[in-house]
Amino acid sequence: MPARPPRAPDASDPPSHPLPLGARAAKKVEPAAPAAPGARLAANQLRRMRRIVDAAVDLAEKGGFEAVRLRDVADRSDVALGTLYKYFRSKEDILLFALNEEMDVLEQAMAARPSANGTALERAVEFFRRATRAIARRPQLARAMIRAMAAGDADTVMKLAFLQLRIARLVVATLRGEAPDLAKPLDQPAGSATEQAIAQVLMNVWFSSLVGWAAGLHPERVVTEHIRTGAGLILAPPAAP
Amino acid sequence: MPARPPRAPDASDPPSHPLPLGARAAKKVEPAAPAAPGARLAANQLRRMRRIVDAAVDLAEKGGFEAVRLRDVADRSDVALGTLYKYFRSKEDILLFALNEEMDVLEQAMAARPSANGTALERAVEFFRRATRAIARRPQLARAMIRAMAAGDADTVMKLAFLQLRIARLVVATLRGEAPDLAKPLDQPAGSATEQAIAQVLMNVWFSSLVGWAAGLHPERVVTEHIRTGAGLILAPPAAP
DNA sequence: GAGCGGATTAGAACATGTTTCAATCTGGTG
DNA sequence: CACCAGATTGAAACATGTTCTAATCCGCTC
Repeated sequence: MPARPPRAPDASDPPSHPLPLGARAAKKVEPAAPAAPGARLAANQLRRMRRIVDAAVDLAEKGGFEAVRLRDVADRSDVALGTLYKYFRSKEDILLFALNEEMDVLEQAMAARPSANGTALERAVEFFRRATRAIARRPQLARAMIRAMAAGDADTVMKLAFLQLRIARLVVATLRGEAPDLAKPLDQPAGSATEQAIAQVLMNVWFSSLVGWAAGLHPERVVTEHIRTGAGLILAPPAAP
Repeated sequence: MPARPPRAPDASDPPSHPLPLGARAAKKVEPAAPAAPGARLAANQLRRMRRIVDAAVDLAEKGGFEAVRLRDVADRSDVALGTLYKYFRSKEDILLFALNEEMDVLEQAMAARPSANGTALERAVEFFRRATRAIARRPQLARAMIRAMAAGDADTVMKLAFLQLRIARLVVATLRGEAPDLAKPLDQPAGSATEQAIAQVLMNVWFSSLVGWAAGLHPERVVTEHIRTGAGLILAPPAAP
């Protein structure tokens, strides 16, 4: 990644994206009040941003990380390269933004239809199986997103930390067979210490295995197997009859 | 990573590095027979390669992945850029080669002084604690290597698979309190299915947590804690008195 | 409608990974 | 020693992420 010597931060730097863009499929943004004063970005700016993200995702779906050439993204979204960099700090930033949007979808799905059947073990395995399925449906996109996680700059880090907390919340809820409380602040995690530890380990196993899958080391099925193995070791005491 | 459209493989492509280079600190390569016929590379070629790797590691120690500018590496190792690419396929390739050398060191240490004290749980935690310590001693280098793992091309993949198998061998040996059998081929892993599963899970937890550490999400101590948590959940049945 | 300030654009410029090429060097052979 | 094949060099060229700049546009206020 060619990078000049780091630059002093500037008031006009791209934001850290606290802003949701509305579902990707949504063709129209609700008109609402035309340019509310508190709104951080005007409606046409939101539309621009959405075009950028959509173009990047399209390209990533086809050819993975490398296929997302920012000049192409800019062309496809009818935006100048400079503008693109006004919205996003880097290529990775765009892909992580899209990943966050996927997370929104998953959270909504879990809140709407929490898994409540079977044992905690079964629920956990099923949760990760579904999540893996959703990811593996667009392998190139997933690879691109996973690769974007490896950037390692300070900005990426905070986004990953958030993602991790969001997933942990879902896993803990799944272990308990409850719906996740999406309103509760992330820095005040739910669940007992043990539940959090279990969630942590399962997430770690999942992430590692996903990385292996993304690299081509093993097929999707193995990811689920790893989770089953890990969850079995943790949640099914060997002395159980 | 700027990459032209993929090129057809060529007989003069860089090797997949089955060759060990001798310890990094070794200032001299044993003269031995001057240019043995079977040797894949002449002695001065080995020296060139070593200079390249050393230069890359030096730079990575100071400034991480981005500080390894290949023009600098070429300059410092008194080698033309083109020659560098004759030995290594990419920047990542150099760093992964260095990582493999680190693995050699770890393997030798474990073979020479296997941990045999305490319970399997204690041994496993201690193993990962030491490995984490060794890695965290040079944070920038570690970050660079971890980032190099994310490249995702087919070549990287096989190297990562090998690394994984080598670490798994050490973990299984540690669980058993034995010395690892470095002679045994990697595709014929030691240990029972359960032992392999445990090793797998612990490695996954370790890797994930290392990535988090490398990204700056948490300090070294937390890596060890994650391992302790995971190993505790797996190896210390909750019903134990 | 005129003017202003910020957003946008087109395009150049820069940094760095990667490739290519002609010239030169090197080590071994006759 | 003369010579050849392959390795190496030095330098240029290319691709793509990222930054910069001058000109233009847009939406708002007066």
